[in-house]
Amino acid sequence: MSRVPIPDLPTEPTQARRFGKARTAQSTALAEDYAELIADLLASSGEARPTDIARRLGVSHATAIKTIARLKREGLATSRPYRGVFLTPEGEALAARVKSRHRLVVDLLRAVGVPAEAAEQDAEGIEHHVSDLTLAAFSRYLAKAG
Amino acid sequence: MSRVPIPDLPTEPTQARRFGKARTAQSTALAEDYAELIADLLASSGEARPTDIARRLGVSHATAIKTIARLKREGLATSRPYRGVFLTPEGEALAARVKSRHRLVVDLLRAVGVPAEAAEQDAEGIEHHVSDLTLAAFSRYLAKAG
DNA sequence: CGGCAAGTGTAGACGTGGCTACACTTTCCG
DNA sequence: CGGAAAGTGTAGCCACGTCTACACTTGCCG
Ligand SMILES: [Mn+2]
Ligand SMILES: [Mn+2]
Ligand SMILES: [Mn+2]
Ligand SMILES: [Mn+2]
Repeated sequence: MSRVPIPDLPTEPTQARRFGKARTAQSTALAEDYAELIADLLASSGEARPTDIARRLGVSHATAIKTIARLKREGLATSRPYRGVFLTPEGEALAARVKSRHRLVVDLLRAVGVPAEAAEQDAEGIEHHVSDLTLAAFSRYLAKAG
Repeated sequence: MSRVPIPDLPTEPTQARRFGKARTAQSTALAEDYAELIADLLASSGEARPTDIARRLGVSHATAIKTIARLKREGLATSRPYRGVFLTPEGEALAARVKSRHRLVVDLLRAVGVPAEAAEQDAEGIEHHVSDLTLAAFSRYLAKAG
């Protein structure tokens, strides 16, 4: 059963916990992107319609509608047939958090020398895996070095 | 159809491309983690068995076996019944790339002040979204500031 | 004000990545 | 050397996130 302790690897439970948390982060990523995008659309144009959301995400409108249904199920959004999508207070809170985190991640990447478009691109994925501790460190770093 | 240009948002095609790339990165993340882990297990103990892989990832052995089957389908791994898992040359190349990228991401996070365990934790997810351009910037930053 | 284009919604398919349950093979030790 | 424990494999379930196809509603404009 391989009971020899393996030197350079983390312990099994530690590694399992890390992978597990990464999986969780992944599963919330989509809701976070939708919330952020819906908030942006509402702020800049006053409405967030499924087709606009779909076009901006690069998916079919059917996919967008199904995901919006999940957001509603989870208490993050509301919508009535043919009437556009809105955020609940919880949805707005999520969007605000996600938006500020997104900005911080882009700023940190830029600060360590990542080119603008690469920073924007990579931040779209990275943001969902940045913990509060890491976010705080980014903040401190930017305050000091900025 | 909302043909008013929206000021603060990226253009629709730009944003769609970014989200699309993030989705692609996400879909390769699992294969990357498996390849890296299999290489580590082979290096440190000479064998990589489905149950060990499953325990370290924190999933059931059935899940691990199914994913290993996908790796085999994609030409990254080989295995014969009851005999453990090995990497193809392509699999080893992927593992090497992933491992060095993982290390760089952890080092960068540490360098900007992220606590050790948070860096290890967050890197597990972040690594899959770091482009070559960003990686190169991390490298330069560490060479300079390290 | 009527009709058509655009938008919306629903149904059904598919691949992935989880799980449990159960059957089979290997290994190891008494 | 035989049997129990550990490991392996398979089947079948589920939720998610994607798609295409088709039907229905809205809203605008001629
Ligand atoms: Mn994102
Ligand atoms: Mn974002
Ligand atoms: Mn990882
Ligand atoms: Mn890794």
